[in-house]
Amino acid sequence: MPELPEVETVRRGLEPVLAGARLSHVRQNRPDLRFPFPERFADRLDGAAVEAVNRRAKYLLMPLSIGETWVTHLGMTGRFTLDGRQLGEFEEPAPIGEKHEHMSLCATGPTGRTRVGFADARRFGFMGLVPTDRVEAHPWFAGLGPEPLGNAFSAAHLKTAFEGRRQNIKVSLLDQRIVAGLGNIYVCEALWRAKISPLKPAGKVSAARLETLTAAIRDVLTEAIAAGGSTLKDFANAEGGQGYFQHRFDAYGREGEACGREDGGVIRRVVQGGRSTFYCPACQRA
DNA sequence: ACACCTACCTGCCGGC
DNA sequence: TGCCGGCAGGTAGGTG
Repeated sequence: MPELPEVETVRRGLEPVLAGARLSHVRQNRPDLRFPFPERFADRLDGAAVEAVNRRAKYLLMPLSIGETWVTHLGMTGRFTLDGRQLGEFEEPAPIGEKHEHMSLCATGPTGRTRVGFADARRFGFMGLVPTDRVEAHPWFAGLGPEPLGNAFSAAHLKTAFEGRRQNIKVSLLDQRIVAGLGNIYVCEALWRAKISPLKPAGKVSAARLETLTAAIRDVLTEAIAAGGSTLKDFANAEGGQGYFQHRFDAYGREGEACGREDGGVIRRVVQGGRSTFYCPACQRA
């Protein structure tokens, strides 16, 4: 799944085609993704104009001319296609008309007419229609922590959020109520950069380390966005954009490899909260 | 409230 | 070659 950098990459791909476009020929191919589609979803989208393509955490938000905002979460395998070309490819590109395309539509806007598809093999993604003036109050958004690239995110914020917290810092950083948009890859990468042990209780990380961590999070996300996100399952002959940040992982997915700091450490994989954590026991000791 | 566990779903990969 | 277990970028809902 796409984490914040991948969702942002998708947002930037959709924006030129969808912002200002009118939707038509909306087709919904099954009743649900992770959750049921909204009532009369296709009918409500049909004829609406998209006013903007925004992102909050890992959600895409498209306010529409009908006073509702079309919300999409990509889950683990969700992806949009434009004229069959994939946007923010996280896996090998699938043929046009693939079996996992669950909705599609036609967008007519400044750049002409484009076919937009949404595919999601695992169906952990979901879509909603939320009144635009009440998006912030919706359960999906009400509890979210600050954007890690925004002004509200700071070492002081983490200090407060981690106060008295005995849970390890790795799992804590995945908690979207504390900071919104990080996922398994970028948490591992940020902790490696900050030389913080993922096993350390969140409440016991020093203020100085939280300062380093805050910068590491901003840096890794910024660099990943600039690289177009990460594409995990590599492929040779891509059409359309592919992320390149996966080539710059220092920890994620590198179990058994030498740590890039050349301190003799070897990247280890452990399981925390049911998910893999990659880290260097030699340099991530703080 | 917090910490922890499980479920949701399909595809791919490595081992036997 | 085929089957089987393990693993995958996320979130929600339940439990003590």
